[in-house]
Amino acid sequence: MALPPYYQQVYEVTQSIPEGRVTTYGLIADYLSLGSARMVGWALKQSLRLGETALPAHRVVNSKGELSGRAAFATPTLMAELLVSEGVEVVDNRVQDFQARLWMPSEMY
DNA sequence: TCTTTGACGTACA
DNA sequence: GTGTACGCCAAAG
Repeated sequence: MALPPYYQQVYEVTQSIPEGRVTTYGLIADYLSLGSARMVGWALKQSLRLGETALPAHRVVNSKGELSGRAAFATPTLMAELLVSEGVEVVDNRVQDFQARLWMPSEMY
């Protein structure tokens, strides 16, 4: 069951996000030229549905630094807990110093 | 096939 | 900061 090509690329980028850093759907979408940030969200959600627990999807947030994907995890608080355990400050489902912790796909080399 | 929905983003009032 | 509108593309019904 070959997964759509962009799914795989989204997974690669997501797995390349350093611990304690975060990135956004729009950044990934733009980097992969998907043309739409929604595709990134779809791919990540599908991956969790497929059981790809090795995917650090909790490090992907929206452009405001909000944990909009928390609902897709086992519990609504799991995403925030994972980030906090990695050293990322999270208050009210929002990443503190979001801009400073932002990671860009072009950094992966 | 058409319509609705969705882990989004930008623009504007 | 809040609310509305539109664009974007894929999956589900």
